[in-house]
Amino acid sequence: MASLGDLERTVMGVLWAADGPVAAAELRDALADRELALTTVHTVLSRLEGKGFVRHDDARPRRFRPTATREQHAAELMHEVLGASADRQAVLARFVGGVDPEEARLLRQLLAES
Amino acid sequence: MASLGDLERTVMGVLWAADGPVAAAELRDALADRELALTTVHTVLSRLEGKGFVRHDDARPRRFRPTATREQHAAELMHEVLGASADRQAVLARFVGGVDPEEARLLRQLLAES
DNA sequence: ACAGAGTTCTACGAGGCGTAGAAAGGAGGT
DNA sequence: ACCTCCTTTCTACGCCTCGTAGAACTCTGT
Repeated sequence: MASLGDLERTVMGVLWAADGPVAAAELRDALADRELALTTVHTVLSRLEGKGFVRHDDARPRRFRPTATREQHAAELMHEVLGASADRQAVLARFVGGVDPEEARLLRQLLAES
Repeated sequence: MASLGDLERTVMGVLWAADGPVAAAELRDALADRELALTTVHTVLSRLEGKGFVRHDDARPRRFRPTATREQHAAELMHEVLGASADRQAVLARFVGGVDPEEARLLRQLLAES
């Protein structure tokens, strides 16, 4: 899977936090602390689009939205890491060994339901 | 966490597959298909060392070994992804939703034991 | 048709990574 | 002790990604 640079990740953060499609200018404003030129935002958005992380509609100020939720993305990453291992069982064992009790309980619950 | 390039990952693959420390020349031979110069292998090993992925002893042909097992590394990565999420529960839910039945059983078992 | 905003194209500099030559270091033989 | 050969370290270069943005082009409303 394509990985993200720093600004790219930040932009995804904003898009994921938003509850609807976001225009480039809104993004620039959301990242006002970085004082980005609007074209910079556009470049980053294009690259994210190329990597399949965002799509845009064809309304006139284009509106951008993530192609997956943050949670989908994270879960996919986890599966990817797991899938890349030869010994998936050992990885799962280690993974489970490291979750805190709270999450262990949640996991048990989730697994019981399915 | 530092991420790995292509050759770096390949080298880690060899080191993880080996069951003891490995000398640079052995690595070059293990990757004979890439026809690497020995110095190239050394460069990569240095970088991996800088990133904390390998250590070497001070025997005369230096011998290199990973600082963590492949499984430790993978599990750490998974935790890292999980930890970076705002809504860990949602990520776990999605993650569990995507594991195949075989692994779900294993997970249940692992969680029951703890 | 024109102005102003939005969008795409093009580009550059920094840093990471694959790659390896050149230089330095050490170990064994004579 | 010296030479030779293998090993290790230093230095470097080209490519690619990413942050950054100017320049050029395209709409849309008036």
